[in-house]
Amino acid sequence: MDKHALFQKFVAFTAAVHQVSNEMTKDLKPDTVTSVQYKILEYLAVSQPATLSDISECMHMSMPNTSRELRKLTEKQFCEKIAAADDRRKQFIRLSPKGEALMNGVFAQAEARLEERIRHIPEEELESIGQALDLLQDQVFHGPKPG
Amino acid sequence: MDKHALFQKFVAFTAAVHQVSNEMTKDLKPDTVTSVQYKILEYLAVSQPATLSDISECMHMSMPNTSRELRKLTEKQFCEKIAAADDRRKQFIRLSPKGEALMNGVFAQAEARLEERIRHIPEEELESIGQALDLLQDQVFHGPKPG
DNA sequence: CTCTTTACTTGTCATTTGATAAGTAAAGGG
DNA sequence: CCCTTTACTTATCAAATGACAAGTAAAGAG
Repeated sequence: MDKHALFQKFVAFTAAVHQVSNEMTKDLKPDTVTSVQYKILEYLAVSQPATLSDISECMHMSMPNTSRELRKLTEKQFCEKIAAADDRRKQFIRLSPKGEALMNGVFAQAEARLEERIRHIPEEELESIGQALDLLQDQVFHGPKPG
Repeated sequence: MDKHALFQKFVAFTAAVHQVSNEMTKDLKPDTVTSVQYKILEYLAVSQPATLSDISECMHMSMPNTSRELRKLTEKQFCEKIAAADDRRKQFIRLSPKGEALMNGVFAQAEARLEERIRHIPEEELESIGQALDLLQDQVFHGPKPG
């Protein structure tokens, strides 16, 4: 396999993933939060609890701006700050019950859309898809240095 | 394969893809264009020529805003507007030589980063990865109704 | 006990982005 | 020819976002 050809595939693929995931989560963001705030909620839904620094780093935003958005989310009662036991400078952030409820609704709708999208696919093909997802995530789309 | 489990994988996977592709294109955006403008250039690099309406629809932005950003990109000489032969209301947009050069540079760097990322993977595994990309793109991450 | 570093906050400002109202010009239908 | 629709433009405004300067409080090093 030519590495340049693989790169081309990679570009087309990531473009398609962005396209489809945008399509699937379209209109699911409640009007009560901004885009950036919603992205933070999505991140928390998958990676909570997280510190402010975690969020700042993963979302590539400055600490001051992260702090501000987190304050707004906390004011809106979508997440909670919990003082870390070991280090009183740190705060763990997690979704509040209201935030959990919100994101559960979002995920439920996204799941319905995914089911719609794969409705026509036979069982054995779904098996292959699951394996392909695992393979790519392990080999290519992993965080910094898995092993 | 349980469809709910597949959804979970799907969520984790798309999160990872976003994460990695953000990482790989980080700092590649030149300071001369804004984020939105850069996204348009990325889109054009893959899908040119495109009309203003195409861009507006795919990027989920309003026509007035799309028009404004395209004007700025054109003023900065990164793309060109070409009147459509058949319909004088339409305009085809494509990257200018300067825009092409810019995006070639970006892609070259991204490619280098991908190669770094897959350097340790043996040839036969790369084959499987290519197949997995094809499978997922055909079956799951395709545009509206492929066949 | 200082000094430095880390984690986070507060405040401020410019820029970007999104939304909307109103307009032009060509295409298409009847 | 008139009317409607399509494709795009211009202008304006508010909100969101990003960047930076300065500050607090706790942790850690010497």
